[in-house]
Amino acid sequence: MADHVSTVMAQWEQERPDLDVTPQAVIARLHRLALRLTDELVQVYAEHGLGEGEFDVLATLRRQGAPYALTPKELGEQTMVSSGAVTKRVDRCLAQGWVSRGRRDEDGRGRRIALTESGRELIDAAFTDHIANEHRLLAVFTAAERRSLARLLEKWAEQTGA
Amino acid sequence: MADHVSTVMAQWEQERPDLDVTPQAVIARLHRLALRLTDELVQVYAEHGLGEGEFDVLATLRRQGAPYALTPKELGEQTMVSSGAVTKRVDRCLAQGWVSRGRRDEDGRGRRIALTESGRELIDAAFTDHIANEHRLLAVFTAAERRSLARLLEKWAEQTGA
DNA sequence: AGATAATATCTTCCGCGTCAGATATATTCC
DNA sequence: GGAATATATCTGACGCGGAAGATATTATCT
Repeated sequence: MADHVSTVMAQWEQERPDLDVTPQAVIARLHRLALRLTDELVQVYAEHGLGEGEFDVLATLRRQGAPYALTPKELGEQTMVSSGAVTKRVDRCLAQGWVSRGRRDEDGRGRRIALTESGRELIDAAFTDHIANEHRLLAVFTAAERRSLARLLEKWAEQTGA
Repeated sequence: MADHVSTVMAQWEQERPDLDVTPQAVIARLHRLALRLTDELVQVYAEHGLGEGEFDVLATLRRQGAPYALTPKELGEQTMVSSGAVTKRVDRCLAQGWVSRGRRDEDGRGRRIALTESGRELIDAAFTDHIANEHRLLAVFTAAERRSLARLLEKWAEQTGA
């Protein structure tokens, strides 16, 4: 009962006894947790000279498999950011030589964003550390708890339409 | 196995069989879910003419109980944003007449941000809708699932030091 | 083929947050 | 009491993303 969310809930219960604020036990905690986890993840990206956006771009390209290429549109869909954000993220990666931006020959409107060799090396190293970091962050849980948590989140996401 | 995260995990398994990417089942899902939930919550704030930052400020002041006042420092600690962000959020609320910014007489450095009457009315209405919205978002779950999820998140936050 | 609509990407402007430093006031130590 | 330090808040520059519109290319219809 010592954590921040519990305190907040107790305050609301006092101030707005007409409301049932129990959802906060899930929703507020999930949000605070997501923030903290992001901080932890970002630190590892930074160790490789990467921001969140760049990591996202490189990792998305990398996991497609050879030849590690996507169009900006696909990139935006997979990473859930706007087309403007894709352009800028790719610009930054481009400036570092991590990706190339080519024209798609079948369709002159389309581009083809592809990992360069140095980009591939970078993301392979960064992703290895990233996964180790995630294991560390989940170390509090037993395997059963992890499965249970994954299942609950999946169910929720499914219904919300994620 | 149709959701985005499952697909991503399968890609990684193919591309980096040396890594155990199962943590993503929890961490990536949690992040995507947090994003979606935020979208849903923000919509309700917007119906009341509030952005996330303003809602956060007003709600934090409101739940303190009468006289609904805090210093900027306390506000920043409770809402987990920088002092610069607090200043700007309060500025915006001030411009709408939702809060007042007074000098703390015991300490000339300190300020006292307090809800105005109109601010209190606004946040009471908005918060009522907000909680209804959270109930709606959690409607997928049984009471037992909610408890289970809350417990897991709490345990995690606790360990991470939230 | 030419006009119109659709699609893909980029550009511009804006909002909001962080960070580092500036300012104002308080406290401490001689 | 005065200098040095600590604390609270604000300011300004910057980074990053979103939204709307501009541009370039392709598809469709007649």
